[in-house]
Amino acid sequence: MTLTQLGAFVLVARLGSVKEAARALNVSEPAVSQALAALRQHLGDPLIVRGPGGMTLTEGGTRLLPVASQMVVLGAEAEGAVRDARGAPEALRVVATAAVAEFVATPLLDAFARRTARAVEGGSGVVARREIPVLLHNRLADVALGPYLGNEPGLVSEPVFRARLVAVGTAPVPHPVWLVDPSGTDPASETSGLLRRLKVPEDRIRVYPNQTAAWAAAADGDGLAIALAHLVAPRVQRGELSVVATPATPVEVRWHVTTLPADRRSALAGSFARFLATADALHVMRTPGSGVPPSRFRPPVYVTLWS
Amino acid sequence: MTLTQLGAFVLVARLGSVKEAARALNVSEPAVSQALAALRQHLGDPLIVRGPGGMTLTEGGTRLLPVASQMVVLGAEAEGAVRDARGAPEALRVVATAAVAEFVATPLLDAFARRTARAVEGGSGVVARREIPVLLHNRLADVALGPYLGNEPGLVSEPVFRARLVAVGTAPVPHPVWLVDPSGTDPASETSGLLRRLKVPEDRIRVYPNQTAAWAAAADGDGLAIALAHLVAPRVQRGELSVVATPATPVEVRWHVTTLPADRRSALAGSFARFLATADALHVMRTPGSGVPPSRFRPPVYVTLWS
DNA sequence: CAGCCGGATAAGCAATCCCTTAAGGCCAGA
DNA sequence: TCTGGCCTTAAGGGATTGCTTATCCGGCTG
Repeated sequence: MTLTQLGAFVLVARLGSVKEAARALNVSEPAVSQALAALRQHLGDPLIVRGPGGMTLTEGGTRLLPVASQMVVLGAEAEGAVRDARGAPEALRVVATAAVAEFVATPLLDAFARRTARAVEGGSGVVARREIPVLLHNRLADVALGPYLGNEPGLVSEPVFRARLVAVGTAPVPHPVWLVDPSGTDPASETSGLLRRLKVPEDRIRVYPNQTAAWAAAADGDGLAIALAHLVAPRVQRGELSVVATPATPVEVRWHVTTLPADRRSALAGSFARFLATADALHVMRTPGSGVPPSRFRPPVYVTLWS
Repeated sequence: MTLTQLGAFVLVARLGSVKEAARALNVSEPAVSQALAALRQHLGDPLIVRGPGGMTLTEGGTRLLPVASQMVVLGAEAEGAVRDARGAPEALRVVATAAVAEFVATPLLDAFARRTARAVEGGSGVVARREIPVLLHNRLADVALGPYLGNEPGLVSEPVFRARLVAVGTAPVPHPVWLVDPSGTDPASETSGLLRRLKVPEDRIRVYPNQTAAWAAAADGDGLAIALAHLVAPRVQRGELSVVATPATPVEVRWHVTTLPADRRSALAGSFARFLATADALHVMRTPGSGVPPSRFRPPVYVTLWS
């Protein structure tokens, strides 16, 4: 399986014709046909067959196309990435679990970029707990913010923040519906651990796209939301929500910063990890997230790829 | 540049040693060393050099590693994807612009999956306007929800919903700070078009991770937020926010569904596009987003890759 | 300084890639 | 049934890949 072969396949699929693909690639028609034949044999699937109005993808071809397409794009990107390395700002890729990403990741990166005079290309990502080690090891990310991961081989975790998880709602009820953010779908998250301890059945859980939305629903009386106490505090003070005691809350959670060991991580990653121990960083994490200027904003990137 | 070469590079980088990489790959040491040499020459960068405590990446190597790593993973995935094509549920990959993704994408997919008895593997993604055509063409996505794209060659757009964009806040002020969701950073979005029409300077814009958070900040009196009228209506009724008239609002926006032309899109994509025209779908889009059961929830995936 | 460890290089070789030209096969429309 | 369009197969050749063994080299250690 070769990048050339994949490129030929992608082009045939997109143009619907071997002939056009050959012309686009500036090669002879059999060249494309053969590349295709090689792929077909290697994968044991016709991938794309003659059909009315051009070549049409088989089921296998349909599955292959996005993957192949991506590989071709990345191949081109690889060439560029290395050439652009000179003079480009250092990049720092941060992944975080949902709550961290929602509230503090962007302000933290903003504060860090402001502090280190150098230009820092920062990005933040949202991932499930179990994806973090593989992302760090594959260097798809430089720094992870979230649970303790120091027991993973080849990773080091430092605590950076303590917070309290509470349940909030308008009134206590016997068997409430629980309104949670996406981390409720990550079995390794604090949120779902909490729901397990409370023995909440699946049909009494509603997942919202973010904690803020879940709080809003809770304020409407739809059920109980799980919230980080210091972040939800303003709404509690205004009386929109009140903290509801449960057998499992309040519970303390600790956020950690995880990287590869100091001798294997980038200088920038180390510097960011140290920054997180400063009073500045602590202040950012304590203060409920506020907006950042457009030029600073990087959308959190769910790194999970299409499967 | 070969997948084998990239694989060797990734392994050397991860293991910090040519020798160990060779052992892991079950080949001789020069085999790895040569693969590396070929890559180095092809890309014109040492990529990885001897350093204290193992091989250390150059700046170029640092850039290459995540890309290469990804390619290797996708290479393995490609083999699997084709073989698994038999019997796997059909996949439907939806991308949407920020507002659609935040409020209606997940419930829509939920409703669609419920309606088509078949199992549908759905995912939703958030992307900038200009990324949508390339994602559809490369079949990295099957369906796009967002602005009209029918003037793009090879794409067809159908209108599916009309909504009104309004400004909300606690009180009108002469030069307010604008609190917007991430689409404020997408120059092709309705939101930033609106800010341009109002001639809002960059330093009076604050970007929040989602519309809900921006509304919350607006309710705190931090400024004006941009909102979809029908979604923010409950808060306006409760008096938390009020609609503020501006020279550019209210303004009507139209959501469209965009796919490849009917003869080039998957059957499932066509079926989803038709579903969006039904009363069920309309109802979902009219109703402010509510949570979904955990088993149905798919986090919105920002498709933007680390660059 | 000698020896060793780990990476780079050299030389050789089979397999593969990737292109060409030429010819064969399938299908639709005249 | 013939013909033209389009994909595929066949055959051949140059370049590259990817592996081997053997050798070289640079830095660290005793």
